[in-house]
Amino acid sequence: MATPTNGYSGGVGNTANPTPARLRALPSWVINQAAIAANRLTDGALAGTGTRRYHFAMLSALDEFGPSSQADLGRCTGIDRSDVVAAVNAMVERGFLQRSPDPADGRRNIVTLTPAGKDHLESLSALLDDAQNELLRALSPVESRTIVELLTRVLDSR
Amino acid sequence: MATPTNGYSGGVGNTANPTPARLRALPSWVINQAAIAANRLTDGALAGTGTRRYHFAMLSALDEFGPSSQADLGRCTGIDRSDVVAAVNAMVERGFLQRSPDPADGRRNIVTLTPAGKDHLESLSALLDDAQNELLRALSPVESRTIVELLTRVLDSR
DNA sequence: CCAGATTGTTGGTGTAACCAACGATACACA
DNA sequence: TGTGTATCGTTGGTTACACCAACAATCTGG
Repeated sequence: MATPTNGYSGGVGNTANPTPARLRALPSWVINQAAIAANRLTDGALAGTGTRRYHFAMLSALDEFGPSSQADLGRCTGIDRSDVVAAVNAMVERGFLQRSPDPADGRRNIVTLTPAGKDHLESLSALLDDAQNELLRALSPVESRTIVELLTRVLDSR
Repeated sequence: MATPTNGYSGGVGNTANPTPARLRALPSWVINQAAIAANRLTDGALAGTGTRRYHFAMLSALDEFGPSSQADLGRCTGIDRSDVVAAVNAMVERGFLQRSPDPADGRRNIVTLTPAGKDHLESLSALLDDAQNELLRALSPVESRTIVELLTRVLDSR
């Protein structure tokens, strides 16, 4: 393939389809691509359950910390208050959560995990565990723990 | 705050606002949260340049591999063909790219990086480098390289 | 020559992440 | 006691990213 006057010599198409070195070396790009893969896998695992990632995060929080206000729920999961509203609505409707006004504070609702919600959480956990194994299949157990630890440090630094 | 009959004892609100252990131990969640932080930082760095992450990825590819078709561009950056169209449009309009039909293949366009585009790429790179340092400020250089290497292995495994 | 693949393009989807604003309520403190 | 500040739930938005389906035009393998 001779190089014509316009200088075109095949570009990216010459070989397979490598990722530009600039991107491969850019932590934010690598992290984001990994997140895309991770979300694809988890969304796939949750598909058919009628539950999304937001829901799982909130179920986890309620299971661990007990009944909480919507604002606290949002803070500990990193979900915006306004998005918590919709998520709680959906899960109340399915009988996984109960929402009641806080008698001690007229501004708050108290959101509680129902037994059905707890059961649902456990079944989701199993599905997600499989997805994690698939996601990290190229890493050893030690490496998997390392990656979580390093990323956790990154998160804690802000 | 006495525990009333409904069993409410403060939930998440009791202490600061910890993240549920279930989420902290879930690689896909940690990776996603890190990506949210990473994207926030990079979007902040790119704010005011009129350029988005998609654009930077394509500029990087063209700089490294030379003139390429839109399809190849999409494949090596992980961007959908249809999204490449819009991104190329925007950057042609700003004079950073040139789009011309491939004389050797009537289906293809050849997208070329202009000198102005190259300059733009370099200035973006500097901005993004700062964002990386900010993102990974809690990690040592070795740890930063480790995290990129491990995540790269994850990406290459699919 | 024909079947099948590929390309650019249009037009669409969903949704995660976010922001502003509101009325209602709580709280600090003068 | 009142008054300003802050917080709560909620509504109603916005944005961009990641997708998908379909199309006509074009190329390629057999």
